[in-house]
Amino acid sequence: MSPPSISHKTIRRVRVAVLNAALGPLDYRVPEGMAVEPGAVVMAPLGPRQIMGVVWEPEHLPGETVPDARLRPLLSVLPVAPLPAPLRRLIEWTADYYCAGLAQVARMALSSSAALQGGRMMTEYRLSPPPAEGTPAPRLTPQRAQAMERLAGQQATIRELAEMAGVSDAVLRGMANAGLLEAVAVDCDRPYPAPDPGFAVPALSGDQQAAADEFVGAVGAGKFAPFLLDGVTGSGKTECYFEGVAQAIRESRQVLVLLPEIALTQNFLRRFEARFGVAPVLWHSALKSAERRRAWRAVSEGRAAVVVGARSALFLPYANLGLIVVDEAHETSFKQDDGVRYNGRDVAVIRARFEGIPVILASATPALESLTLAETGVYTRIVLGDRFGGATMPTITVVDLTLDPPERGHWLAPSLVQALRERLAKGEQSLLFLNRRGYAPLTLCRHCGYRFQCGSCSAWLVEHRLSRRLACHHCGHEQPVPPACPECGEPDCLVACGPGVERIADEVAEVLPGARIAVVTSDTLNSPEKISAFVAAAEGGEIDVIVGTQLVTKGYHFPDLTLVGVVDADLGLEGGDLRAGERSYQQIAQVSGRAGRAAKPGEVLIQTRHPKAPVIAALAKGDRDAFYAAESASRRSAGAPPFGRWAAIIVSSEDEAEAKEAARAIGGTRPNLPDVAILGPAPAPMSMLRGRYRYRLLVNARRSAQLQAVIRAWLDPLRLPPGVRVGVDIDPYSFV
DNA sequence: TAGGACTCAACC
DNA sequence: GTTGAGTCCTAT
Repeated sequence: MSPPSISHKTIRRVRVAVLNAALGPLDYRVPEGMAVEPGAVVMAPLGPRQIMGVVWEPEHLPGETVPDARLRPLLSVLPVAPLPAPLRRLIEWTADYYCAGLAQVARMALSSSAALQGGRMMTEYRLSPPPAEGTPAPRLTPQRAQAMERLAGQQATIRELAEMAGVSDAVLRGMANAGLLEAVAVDCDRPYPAPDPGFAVPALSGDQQAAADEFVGAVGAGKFAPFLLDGVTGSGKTECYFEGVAQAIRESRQVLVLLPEIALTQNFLRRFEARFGVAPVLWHSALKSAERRRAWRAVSEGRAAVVVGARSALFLPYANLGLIVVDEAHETSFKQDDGVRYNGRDVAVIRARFEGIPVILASATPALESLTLAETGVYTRIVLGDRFGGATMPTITVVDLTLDPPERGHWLAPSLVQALRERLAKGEQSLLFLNRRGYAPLTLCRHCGYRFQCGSCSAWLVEHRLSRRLACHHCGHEQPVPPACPECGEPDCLVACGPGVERIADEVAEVLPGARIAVVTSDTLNSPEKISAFVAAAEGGEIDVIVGTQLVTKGYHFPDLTLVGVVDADLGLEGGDLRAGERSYQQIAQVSGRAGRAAKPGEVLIQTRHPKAPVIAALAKGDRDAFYAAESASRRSAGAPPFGRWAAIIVSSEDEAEAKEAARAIGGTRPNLPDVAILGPAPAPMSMLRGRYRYRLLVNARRSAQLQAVIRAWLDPLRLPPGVRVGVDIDPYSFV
């Protein structure tokens, strides 16, 4: 590269993207003998402090040039592989597209601080071999005896062993000192078992085989190729893309499978293990730091063959990525709603483009954006028609609540109750879907009308009877249910208004005495163990009726489940969100897919007050194309995605007047452009959230507009009080 | 006049 | 984001 004999006075300088949101790129001198290249993770001096940063190509990161004399030398290069070029391009693209700081995005790629410190050993323990004859045996307390019994054949850290043995850390430390446990040095980065692409190759149907062949070919070609894998629930999408995964493994390239929620992974992991013989490497926000470290380093060194993760796995530093799969690609949880507000589905496609690899978006109910890209030929659309194994689609019936109303204080129509009774009598399972956690969404005082509201958010407190608490679903605030009204002091005067899943479960218990009922929400299924226990109980026929939120709309399939009841199909249409229709359609279609997946035909009852609404009508007729055509037409006329673009600007402050004034000031400097319309400012629908008052401006742009450039040119020059925060949400999903 | 509360600009 | 410098003010 550079000539070998450069004058000793030449200063090597590098541009560093420092991991500090408020700082632009900074230039440093490279000390004699230090090897750096773009992507290297470095420590640099900053005033009296040290800061972490990533060496970047100056041509990709323009900034003022500082004279040589002001440059300070880098302190060190961290012992990890440099962030690969495609990841650097992805970080730039994400920061640019979502109007976020490069530092904020780069931080997501360096999401394990432990991993950056290099390789390490840790200490695990296991039972010592029995002592030789004649050695005095150590004292054996009941706890120690219990540990000896339960830890046979186990090796883990003290903390994990304590968990397994059901004793405290102290007991085990005592055992280690007494020689009953022996220490074993273990490499933190010990390799993961390798998945075997030939472990259990499935027999595929004709459609499936054609799709699988396409994916295998695309992985082999090693070029950017986006696919929309469009197939009804039960058509075997997973089996198809697993063949693409197998091909990547054969070619020693890494695979990323994105799933919308970690709660779903249990079922997925079982299927993965059945196909490839071992579990994949997991990545999600709940990983402990040691697991996170091991996964990060394995990804970075190319040793993690298949990573299954939440959206944050998109920013890991894959050494050699060969395929990305986004399963349930329509899910709105791929959109991050705090920090960098990116959409995992869209970023996945961009990453595939930078990596030059195929990406598969799989869904039974694709987002209109994805479908439109497939129709215009940008994505290759692959349709899987029939349900696998000859199972038929469920019959769908609309229950008009205005004609067939539930009893007073109840929410299940007589026809739905009748259907539930029939299943119970036949020993089949039913599923009731209501996307509302807790017992009741609103609690008020019968005596004075007082309503329980969150002190930090403009939201009602939701009563949870299982935990006997009132909870805010926006900020996490919780309080016990008081015995008397806090306003008028009247005892026993609180009444619950409206239904949540817990209340529906009560109603089922009332109309089906003796039925075994499971409530399935993020409150009740909040750990892998509880999910496994629930799945085992449901598969074992120990549950008659499942009452659940959107958690049950996908992922699981129970062969004896033949009835699905949608308690309130109108719920999702409230709130005026621009994607409300699509989301309702997706949720109801997905939950309907739970009915009758095996030999037994399924039935779906949809309760609604608006049977003629386009969403409901399309569901009733099973006419997906009609729904998408109507949705497409209405989005086109509204200038909504994918035909136009939206952005939300949220201005917030702990001080109401300050927030209002800042929003007014921002509105006052709005750009006046022919292809951009700006609405507001107005109080945000959630006008207070976590103690901050919020105002919102909405930007609606034609596709021709340079949306991000317009927003940056508008907001960057503004000087606002320090307590005011301005958040930009490009392509927003949540409109609160 | 020492020390505290506060603002402000630089940090490479 | 943090830090140190600078400013103003008060308590002694």
